[in-house]
Amino acid sequence: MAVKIYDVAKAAGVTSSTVSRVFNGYPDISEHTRKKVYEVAAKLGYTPNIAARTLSSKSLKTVALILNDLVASRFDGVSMQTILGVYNYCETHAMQFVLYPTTTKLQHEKTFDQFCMERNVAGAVVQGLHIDDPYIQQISESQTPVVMIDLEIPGANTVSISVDNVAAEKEATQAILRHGKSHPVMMNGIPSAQVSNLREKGFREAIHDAGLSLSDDAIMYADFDIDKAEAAMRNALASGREIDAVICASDAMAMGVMTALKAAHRRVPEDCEVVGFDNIAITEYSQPTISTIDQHMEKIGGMAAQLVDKLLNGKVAPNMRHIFSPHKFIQRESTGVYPDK
Amino acid sequence: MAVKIYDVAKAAGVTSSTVSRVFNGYPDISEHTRKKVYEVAAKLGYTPNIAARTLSSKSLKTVALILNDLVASRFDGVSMQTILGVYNYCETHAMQFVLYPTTTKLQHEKTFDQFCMERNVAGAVVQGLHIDDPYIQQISESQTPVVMIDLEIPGANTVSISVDNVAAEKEATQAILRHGKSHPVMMNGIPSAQVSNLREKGFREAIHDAGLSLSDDAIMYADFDIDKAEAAMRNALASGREIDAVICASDAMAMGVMTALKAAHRRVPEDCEVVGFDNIAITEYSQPTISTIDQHMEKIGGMAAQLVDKLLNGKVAPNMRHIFSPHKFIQRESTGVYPDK
DNA sequence: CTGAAAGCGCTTACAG
DNA sequence: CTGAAAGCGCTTACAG
Repeated sequence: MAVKIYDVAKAAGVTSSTVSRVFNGYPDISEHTRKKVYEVAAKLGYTPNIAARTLSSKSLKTVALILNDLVASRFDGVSMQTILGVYNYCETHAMQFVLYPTTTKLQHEKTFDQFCMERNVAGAVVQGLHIDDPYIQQISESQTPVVMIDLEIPGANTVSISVDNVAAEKEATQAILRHGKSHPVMMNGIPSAQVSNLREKGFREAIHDAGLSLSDDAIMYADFDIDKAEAAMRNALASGREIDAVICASDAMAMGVMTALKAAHRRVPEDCEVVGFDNIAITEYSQPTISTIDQHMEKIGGMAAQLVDKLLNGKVAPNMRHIFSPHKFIQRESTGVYPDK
Repeated sequence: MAVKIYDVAKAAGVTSSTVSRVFNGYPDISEHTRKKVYEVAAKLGYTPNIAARTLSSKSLKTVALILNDLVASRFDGVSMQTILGVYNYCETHAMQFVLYPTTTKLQHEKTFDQFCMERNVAGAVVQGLHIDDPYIQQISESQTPVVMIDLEIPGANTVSISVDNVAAEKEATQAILRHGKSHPVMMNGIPSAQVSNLREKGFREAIHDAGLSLSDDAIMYADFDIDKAEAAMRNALASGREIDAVICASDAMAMGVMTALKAAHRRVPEDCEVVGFDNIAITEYSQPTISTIDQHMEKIGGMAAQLVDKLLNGKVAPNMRHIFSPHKFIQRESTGVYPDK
């Protein structure tokens, strides 16, 4: 049924070796046969079989995108963006792409190296790992280069990429302080996500630099979940303590917080400002619109793929452990900024 | 580096043929050697190489999930759910999974059959195609079985799956008519998506059955886009014609419609009811919450994968052209239903 | 510039 | 119940 390299070779009057060479862009091929081969291949509709190529070749690189359950939230399209970023880089750089949606549970059934072996994975980008996932250690010890999104781990073949979470959250906090708010709290994500810790650090730094102090209950944890965030915020408000700003480690949690504020008849931003993180679509359409930090996940995906490409070619300085991708603090109505539509 | 079948065979004192047989679940293997092989394989951390398997085997099936750009909206996690549905079915049924995020443009560079050849795709599930995509004809004429999500096309090896869009939209429309609304309009999606036509049909049927008639401008098209929907709704309201309900072909458009209503100081649901489609996360959290139709995309993904499995095994009746997956009309505040939280 | 040949890591009739 | 051998569709030293 399918047309194979042999068919093309025969029709072009050459060997399969030659056809292979022109398809792999070898330089020493006569212009004449190159043209002929392409012509015949196009007419026959030939496409090289990928399984055969990966089996016989050392140079066909496949990069895997490993998405752990941490990112599979129903709430946003974030992980879809990562997929597109990585895919597009691979597509335009002659690398194979393979997606592996895993879970902490699945990680116990198959080690990272086993996964890489079975699929001939040359390098991987990994997103959504908790800091206590079994994969972490396996990745550090693995030979295969991996680029971690949002999580720094040790390992000679490992580089991580993320926005500067500390700086970003600090920037956001400073903004609300500048607006005259002096009793901010933070709604943080699950502690086993490294970004939670970094964002908390940025929050604390801004508070500290401003000469303010934080009560013990100023940091709440709501696992990046909208309902948990709402519940936590309701409790906080019910306790009667003074709160005039909430820095949230995700937009979903910011939504939950706003619901709780509304229920308590607190006006946003007049009585209490709110900032999220991620810049998911709804932040532009909620009422009020939500200030947040844009991460541009598709770009991060692309950069990550490029990094594994560089890692594969030894083009990453050995002391490079982490790359910061650009972020942007976007102010909207929830921090008192009303852009004219 | 990697451990291969030969290593296991040697360590277990058998041939690679035997190892292959136990790993493929052949029945005629002595209990003793089966155990031994598994034991050795586990100790060595052996996993069969997939490229080698797909190259040499007729029975290793790989199913591709082809996601076209139509579904890559930033607004929701819908396509992520499809991915998980298909992936999980494959994972638990010994089939290989491969994701191909394509675009109408990419479809011109590589035919459907070429894609299937190069990746040894035995069957595919396809989502997000426009009715004028080049893939449509190629799929109809292709030998490889495909399950289309949300789009019926001809073809002997083709089955489609979707919710009953006509019935669903009819049901929603009837509900708002029952609430006493008599000037409904529809905010429809891009006409090149089949679901748009079906949902419109359901809407029209409900109107017709109720003995009402529709003006020419009762159906608007906003390409599933929130901003376009808002703009279209603003225009409609500005025109001064009477509107007391808006049936939308997607939740995103429902959001846009609600924004326009709010800007015109029309209360939802008192002055105008709104219905969306998809049940994306925000519908539960917008204010008011949005009535909508739940599709359960992850389930559809799973059913679709199962269908290609059946297609592959000739277990689908030849006259079966389409499967309806269950949907559920969920009433919320935007149609006057206030569930106690 | 191009061929002949070995090899990638499996699977599967074919024998026994 | 298990081996020996051919084959899946490519790539790539090795010659020439």
